Amino acid sequence: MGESYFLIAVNSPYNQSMLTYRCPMEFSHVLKRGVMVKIPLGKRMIDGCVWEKVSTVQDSEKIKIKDIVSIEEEIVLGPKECELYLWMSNYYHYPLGMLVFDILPSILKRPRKLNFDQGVGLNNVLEMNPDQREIFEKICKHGLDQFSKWLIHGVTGAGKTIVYLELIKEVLSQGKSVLFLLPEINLTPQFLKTFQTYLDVAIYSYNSSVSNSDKYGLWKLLQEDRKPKLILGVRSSVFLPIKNLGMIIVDEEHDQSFKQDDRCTYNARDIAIKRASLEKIPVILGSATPMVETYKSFLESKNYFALKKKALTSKLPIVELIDMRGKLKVEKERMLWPYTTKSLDKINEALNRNEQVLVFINRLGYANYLQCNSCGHQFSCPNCSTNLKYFKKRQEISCQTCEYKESAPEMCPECMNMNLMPKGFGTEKAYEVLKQLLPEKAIERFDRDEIKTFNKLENLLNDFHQKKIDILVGTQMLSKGHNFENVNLVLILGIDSQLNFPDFRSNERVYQTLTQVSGRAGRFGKDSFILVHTLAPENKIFSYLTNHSFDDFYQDEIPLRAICSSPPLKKIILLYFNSKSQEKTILESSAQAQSLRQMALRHFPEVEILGPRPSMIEKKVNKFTWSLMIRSSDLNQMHNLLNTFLKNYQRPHTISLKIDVDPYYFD
DNA sequence: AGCACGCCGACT
DNA sequence: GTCGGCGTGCTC
Repeated sequence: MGESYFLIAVNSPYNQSMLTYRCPMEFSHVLKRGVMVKIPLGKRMIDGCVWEKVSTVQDSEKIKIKDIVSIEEEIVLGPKECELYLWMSNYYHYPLGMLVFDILPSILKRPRKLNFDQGVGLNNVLEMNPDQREIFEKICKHGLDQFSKWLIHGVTGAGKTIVYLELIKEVLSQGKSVLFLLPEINLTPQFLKTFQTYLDVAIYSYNSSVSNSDKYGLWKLLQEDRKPKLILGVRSSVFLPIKNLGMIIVDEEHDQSFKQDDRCTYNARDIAIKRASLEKIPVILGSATPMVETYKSFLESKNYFALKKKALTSKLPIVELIDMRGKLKVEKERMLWPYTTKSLDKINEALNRNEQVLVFINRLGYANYLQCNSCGHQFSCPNCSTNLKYFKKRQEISCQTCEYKESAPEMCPECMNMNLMPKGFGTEKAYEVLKQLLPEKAIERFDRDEIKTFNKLENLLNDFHQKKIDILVGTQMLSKGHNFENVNLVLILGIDSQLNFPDFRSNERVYQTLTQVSGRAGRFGKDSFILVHTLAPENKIFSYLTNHSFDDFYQDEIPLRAICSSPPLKKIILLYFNSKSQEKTILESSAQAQSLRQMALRHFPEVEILGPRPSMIEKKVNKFTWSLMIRSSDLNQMHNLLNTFLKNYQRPHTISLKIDVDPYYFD
């Protein structure tokens, strides 16, 4: 019997994370793909995942090959998981070993007893309306034991949740488990409550507030326990090794939180679809504002449902634009800015009706930056190419990209002038002005600056539900998925700055934000109003909102995407080069752009290489980033080009390279 | 990604 | 003198 060798996916980027090790006799019968091992690398011991037996090893290589030291029996990857990880590694051009160990929880010696929530919904039933029933029946009829993908496109309040609930019940009744993905931990309490009320199974949550011990505990439990259960989790839970998985539901499919933007740049929605196809089960996507890519592909596949009618007899909100042109000076003099006479009147009317109000402004802080009124000096970060943001309460100016902060200056360091102007506004300013105008009202801020713990979030939401708070002033955090019963007025401020964002998705993002924020109002039958402050009321984006027409938006957007060769008509991969030296970054990215262009010209004619160009924030924490864009309608050519390139590319040690496949932002 | 080695400037 | 910053090279 000869010696046997295995290719191991290791937790190190060295050699694309694939290294060969010798298998000692005593392990030879247990080693197969997915088995976790400990191996020596250099002077330390690292984790590895057995990948495949290698048939021949050249004698010259044999001398440096080391032995596998031990087998970690607690966690084993199954064949489907391995297949998923291999696909991901290829698609996202990320080393397989690094990927596997990024995803796995750290293996602990003694995990504590695992917590879960028990559903108590034996006798609670929600009736589906005919539209909801039609969706439910169509999906079931198609067969729950084969791969299928569906998009439920439903305005907020149309009752997607009821369809989800019935589908979950159906899958559970067949003895299988359901994975329910949501974009943010913030939405967990709300869904948990609903699921507990209407289901009678164990519900396991998986998010950043779950301890490492519990994550590991859940991983182990799922490997062994086949009882039907519901997993309610964020992005990373798409990898949980649920043994008897029967369905995956991705709610708020369009949400950018599903996209990981460091390490392996996967999108959990796409992984969910891939996983469902491997497991041969249905995957359901839901959104009020589907991503253009998703919408297009589902319209074509016909597995698309529009849930138009609002449930609970609630009506669509009335959208009103407030033209801010020429108002800035006037309202500032009246001490109303960033509000207007009109918006303030509307707020007062709503409060007088004993209703609550939301003010949405997608920026933190008091002012975007400070500027000297006499010499024009701006306060910028010494480590980044950014301006420092002004926080009045903390009396600080601080960088939003790095840790840098200093106490708020009283005079200009250039010309010693005492007149420093705060420019632009965020939640802190919007809150302060409102507090001054309505001193007797209970007003709270709702943003990541103010709400730092999960507890605080729950408390604030509870207070709001119990009407202890009249007005919430907040960011995105406010816009995502919450159901507020007593809100019939939403004021949207400062949306203009997002209209001019320089990438192909800016229209889509603004449309999604406006629609999502609007969805917070009028969910329970009364007339509701959305007020939008803007300097560009003629912009078409607002007409989609006032007409409540996603289709108009889509029909106008698709030709624009075609003109600028953007998704969904073409696919994009971004390469980010990053180093301490600006010169080296530019030279390296230019050189590699050249090399990629030549390769494309010779062998991959359908692929375009654009750039290099500096990042939006070129300098971050004293490091410079430039990027290249790879663009094509031919997915194979694009990946083959990148594979060929990466195989030959000798990256200098001082330069790091990040690859973003299907980017959400052009950073 | 670690980790070690080795070169340089700064400080007891 | 020697401590420690960081650039460079190596790992099946």
